[in-house]
Amino acid sequence: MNMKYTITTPLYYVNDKPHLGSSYTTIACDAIARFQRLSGNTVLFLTGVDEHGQKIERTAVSKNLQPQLHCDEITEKYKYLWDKLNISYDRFVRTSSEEHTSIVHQFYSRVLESDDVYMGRQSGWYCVGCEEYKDIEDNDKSPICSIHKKELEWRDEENLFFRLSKYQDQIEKLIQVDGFISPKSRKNEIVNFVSKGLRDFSISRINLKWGINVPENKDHTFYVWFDALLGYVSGSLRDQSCPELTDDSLCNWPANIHVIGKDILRFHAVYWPAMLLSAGMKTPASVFGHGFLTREGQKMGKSLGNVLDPIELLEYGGIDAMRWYLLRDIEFGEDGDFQMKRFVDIVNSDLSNTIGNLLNRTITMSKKWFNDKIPIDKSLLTESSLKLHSEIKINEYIKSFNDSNFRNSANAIIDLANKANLYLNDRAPWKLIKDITKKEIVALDIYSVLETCRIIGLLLNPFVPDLSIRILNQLKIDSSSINFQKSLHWGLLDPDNGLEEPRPVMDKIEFNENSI
RNA sequence: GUCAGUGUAGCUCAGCCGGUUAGAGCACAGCAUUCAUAACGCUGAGGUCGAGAGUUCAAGUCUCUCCACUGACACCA
Repeated sequence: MNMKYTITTPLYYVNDKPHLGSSYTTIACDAIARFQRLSGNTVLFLTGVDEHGQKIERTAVSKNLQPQLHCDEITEKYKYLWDKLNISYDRFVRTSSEEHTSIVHQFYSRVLESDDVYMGRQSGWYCVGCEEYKDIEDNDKSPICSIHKKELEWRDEENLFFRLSKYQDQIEKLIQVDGFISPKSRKNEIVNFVSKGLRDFSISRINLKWGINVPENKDHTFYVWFDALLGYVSGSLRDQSCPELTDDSLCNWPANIHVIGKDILRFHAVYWPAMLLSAGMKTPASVFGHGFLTREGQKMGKSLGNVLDPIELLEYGGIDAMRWYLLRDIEFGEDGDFQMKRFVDIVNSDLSNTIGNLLNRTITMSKKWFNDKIPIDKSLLTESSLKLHSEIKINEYIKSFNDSNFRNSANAIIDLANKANLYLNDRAPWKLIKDITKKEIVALDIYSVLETCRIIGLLLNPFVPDLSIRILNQLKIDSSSINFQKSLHWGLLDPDNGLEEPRPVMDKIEFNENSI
């Protein structure tokens, strides 16, 4: 069952500090990576930054910095945030690194060998913000980029082109493969796009210093996309100090899933596989384009001044709250709306009231009546109705997680916790315990609920690793080597193991209209 | 403009091939109450299922029109 599993975030563009959207993507990837590790797979979780391009060059100039220094600065902010969010990435790729440059050159030479590069001419209106040419109506003399609201620049330059058109048939076949593009709603868009016929695209720019030079074409540097996508390759090097692109120099190749924002789906689902085919490399197994976040119904943007800074959110609600809310309440794949009131409500209800309180009340009872040993007859364990419920919910959880359906997966945990709360209310051990002859029954009930708590603690791990550990710690369970196949069985909690003093594992967040 | 998707209680969403009084969770109100983090539990209030028309014995569920939002329509990290 031990399989390799590779997951990537996009390589974030270091034009500006990380925002909530990139945090969201990265948290989602982290949850998947953790889930896969717990499932016993060897995971390579890759993230990083894309550092080249004219936009960055200009941003650096405006800050009076060398591009490299600007990139260093922003990169640190990413690393700092991922650290704060407890992101368990294995590799952090920087496209300004030497090994990446080397990989790009080697990859390029493979593409050249396949005869997939030619010199062409490209002219048109160019948006530096987008780093791309725009289709503009002929009579427009001073067109403006609809995205950036800035004037476009007229360019007429020689570019190297990649023969994307050559891969029309192969790409059509690939994107038809069930599960290659997720969610399904986005697959049609890509299929549609490809069916209209693929055009070659440019892979180099001239007059751009801040980029990787194209061998034997001194004036050219690689277009950011060609450069950035290859970050997935350089991040997969078995030995990063030895950037050789050979058949076995990569580990865990290709990616099982590239998780990206819906805006860059095409690059990953079409251009990227074609590039790999050209270089004679394996294509990724799937690409997942998730949706975007709005805030209180409005698009987040500098002009509106409503950008939600992930650091501020983190300081306000804490890491568990932030991770839980984003994964639990926003349909992965669809656009979602961040609402502060709901953020507070969901987190308090799920994590503090339902789960936290369940653990707290049960441990209190256990310690009060049984001290550190719960006297149960293990042969009676199988009769607990909670055993059945937990098995059902574990299955739901795993199935949903495999479909990247975090919401349903999280709901399965909450359902189980609700069942346990109901079980307690139903059995009312605080009444039974008054009758000394019922003590064994009470012991079994308490044990069953504690065991359910253990399972909840485990299931929570990919979502909210910190909280998960706090729960397991109270149950005195070693959380360092959890394995779902081994740990998710009923009855593994040692009744003689003892319990820590009950202490709320999740404090409530106070809602405050103007908190952030 | 063309194509696609979405529009169900205050919020987030379920509602399969059309069929009795439209569901869940959260939020809200009342009751009850300590084993527990004013938590858990019980009860309740809340919707002309975007609008209009049509097909049908019967439509949230099918058809058409319209409205709103979202996305794609080639180089938007």
